[in-house]
Amino acid sequence: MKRKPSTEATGAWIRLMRVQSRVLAAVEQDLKKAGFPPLAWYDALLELSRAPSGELRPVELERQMLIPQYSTSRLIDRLVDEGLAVRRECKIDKRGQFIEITEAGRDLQKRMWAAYSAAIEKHIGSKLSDVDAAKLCALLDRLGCSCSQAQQLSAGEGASAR
Amino acid sequence: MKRKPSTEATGAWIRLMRVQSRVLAAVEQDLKKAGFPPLAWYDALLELSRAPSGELRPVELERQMLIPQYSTSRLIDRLVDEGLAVRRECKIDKRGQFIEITEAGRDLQKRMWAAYSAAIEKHIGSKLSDVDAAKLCALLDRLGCSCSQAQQLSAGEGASAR
DNA sequence: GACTATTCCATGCATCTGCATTTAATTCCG
DNA sequence: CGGAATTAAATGCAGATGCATGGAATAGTC
Repeated sequence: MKRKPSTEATGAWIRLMRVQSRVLAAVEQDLKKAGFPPLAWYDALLELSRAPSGELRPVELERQMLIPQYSTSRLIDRLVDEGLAVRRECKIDKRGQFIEITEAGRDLQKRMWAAYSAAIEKHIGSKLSDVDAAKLCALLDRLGCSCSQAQQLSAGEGASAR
Repeated sequence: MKRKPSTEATGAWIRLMRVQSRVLAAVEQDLKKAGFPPLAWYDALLELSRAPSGELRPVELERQMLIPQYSTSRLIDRLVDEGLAVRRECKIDKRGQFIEITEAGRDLQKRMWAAYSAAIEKHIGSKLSDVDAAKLCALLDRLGCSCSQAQQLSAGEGASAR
């Protein structure tokens, strides 16, 4: 129960931390330089745009994005402030609400995807063959336990987690 | 130059973000529950303890840990406040200083490694064979470009990046 | 030597985050 | 029904972070 990790396991840990940090920073940097907001905004807009009628309960969003409740609440504040989403009251449960993406929100999501996908290609795609990327996915899935849920790609997307 | 990433590359991106986030949170959580400070403290203490005479320039620390300058500065503040390190003036360059780890610092580093290594084993080692962990390392190295520098393990360690 | 550029580190300020708590509405259950 | 427990969302506050700037010392240039 208290076995020490092997050199390989420790190495994997270090690299997982370092590489993620580097790649994330690089991608965020690219987005920022293109004048876009943080990735978290993209993720939220994507989830909203994928939802049946372009709206979700904050709780749903929270579950999709794996971020704490208060974080979701404040992210929504910002999206609403920028006119990317609107709050709608929820008639069936007056505690709650619906968050609906606006046209401006959909538009931003699409424009961000152009820069975002280019960044992914630049920092991941160009460095790994598809076969190796798939191997990497498989190995990571063994650690993640459950990030493999859905997350299929249809028109243009990508998600993060933070 | 503007090619879209493959499904595999996008999948790898998503998993890299999600899995890292989960695993990091889990490990930090374990450390926290054991009553220890954040991982960044460990990393700094480790770097200091490894240094020839237990002291480093803030700039060195910054380079080792891959964190911004102001962040290093404040991390040092905290270590000093807690008596884990002391600032020493640098006679050869009066702009600078040396940060020296104290006995309390060395002690904390060692105690943290016990919990830290157990967490690595729990969240990585136990989920991946050594062979697979090595494969994961190799794939991640292709993305990271340069985290493979040194980082050998001698007595007990591990590093992160944030 | 005088002047400029660069390096090292700290810090003010605005924003962001985590944590705990609050308010309000809903559900559970005897 | 009526009160306890649960759930949805917001928020006050302390601490952390990013960014830009400041001051001090050194290095480079002519």
